[in-house]
Amino acid sequence: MKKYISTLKRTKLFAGIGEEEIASMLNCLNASVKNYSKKEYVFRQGEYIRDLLLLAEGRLIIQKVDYWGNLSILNEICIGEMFGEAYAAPDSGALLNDVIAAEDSTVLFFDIEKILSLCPSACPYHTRLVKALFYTISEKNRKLVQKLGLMSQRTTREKLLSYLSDEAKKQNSSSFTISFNRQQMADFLSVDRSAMSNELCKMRDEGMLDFHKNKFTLFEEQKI
Amino acid sequence: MKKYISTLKRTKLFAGIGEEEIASMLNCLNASVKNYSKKEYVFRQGEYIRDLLLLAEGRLIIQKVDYWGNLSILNEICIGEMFGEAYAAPDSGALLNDVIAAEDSTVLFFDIEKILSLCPSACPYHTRLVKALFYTISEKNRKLVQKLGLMSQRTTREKLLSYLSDEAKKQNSSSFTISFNRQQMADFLSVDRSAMSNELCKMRDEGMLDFHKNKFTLFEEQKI
DNA sequence: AAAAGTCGGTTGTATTTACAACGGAAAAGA
DNA sequence: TCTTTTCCGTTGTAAATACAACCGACTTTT
Repeated sequence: MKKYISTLKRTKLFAGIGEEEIASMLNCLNASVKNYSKKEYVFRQGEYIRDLLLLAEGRLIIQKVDYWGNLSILNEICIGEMFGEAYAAPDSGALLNDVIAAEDSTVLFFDIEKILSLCPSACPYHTRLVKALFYTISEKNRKLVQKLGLMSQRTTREKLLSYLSDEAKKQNSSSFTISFNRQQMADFLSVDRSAMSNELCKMRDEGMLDFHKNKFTLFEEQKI
Repeated sequence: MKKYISTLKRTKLFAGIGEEEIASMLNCLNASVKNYSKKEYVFRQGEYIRDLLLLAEGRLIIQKVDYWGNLSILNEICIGEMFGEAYAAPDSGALLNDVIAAEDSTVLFFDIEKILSLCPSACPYHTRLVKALFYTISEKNRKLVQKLGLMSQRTTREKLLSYLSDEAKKQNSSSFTISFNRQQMADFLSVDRSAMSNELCKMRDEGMLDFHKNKFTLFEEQKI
């Protein structure tokens, strides 16, 4: 367990907490460890999760298999990332997805009840942990909401307008750079790359925007 | 402030807590109240939220206006619902959407720092509140993830397969009823109703499933 | 410097979807 | 019972998208 403390120090959950404090918290929080071989199931759909989980080593894949056997990859979990927190509530139903080790992996299990219950005398860093937990979930939430806003747009053009508007707001300028290349952008918006490229050029030809590589500039719409 | 205690009692956040305790907690949590007239902005995009908000009276609309002025309704907030929690983290950016009062409304503001900081001696129900907060966000998170899983499917058929599979898993049976009518289902999946209806019938004709009104039955795929 | 690989724009076609409109069945209301 | 409304399946057409393939510019590798 101690060998993972340096990894924990670099996670969002334990950021800014010293190694000795982490060691005492691990104790206080009833943490346990489990190892998984490559391709082994960490959780299967239908199971229940009652812990907060943290990936200490390896890489995990979250995948969904529908009733007819079609598989789709939903997410990838990398070292230091927390997961399962959304299912830790007592009334959350069974897991709808599978979690599989993409490489040999190590998962830390934390008792969510212990984290949320307060032990002010024993752990001075407990409050900090609770806040970090809250902020981490909040951030996930914001990203989900933003992406959902994009995905509910039906056409490629609407998705682009929405995404570019969001970026302009975030960077507080009608001129901004994005971190995606075209393929990543298309994946993020769940559209075809060439169709997206096509649509971007159309919008440029219509005078709505301009771009060079990853730098975009939005123009006021020209009313006729 | 006291007049809202009976409303608070019925919210998820304060469920199971007595009126006297709620009164003392309101004090301890630095709660404040603000009234909004119909059509008034509660928050505008670009502003920062640093509180946890709870709608005590009225109804709110969350809407998005893109750079070119196109408006879309993202969500509706009803009495007793919490909102803004995802933006309460210190490093969360500016709000990307507008929040507008659809009717004359009353909003309660809670200091998120006070909620997450521990005062075990003063408020015995504090732990309960922290847990309720966590579970509420978790639930939102689960719903967002599920919906995002649906929305990332590209075709109407894929969305239907995904949605129906999820329902079968949730209800733990290949035969189940759904609460949506066709129009609501189409709205939920962000597809055209008639196109969806069409696709459902095709799938039925192909022997993948059967349905009568809101009762669906999924069949094993027939391999040719 | 040549070769290989990456990235982004373009094009054509087959497929899929949106949209509008219609009609029948069932439910709700008078 | 008759009328009105709602719900849902169907159809045809126009529009949008996916997909595959190609090309040129640029980068990286050897």
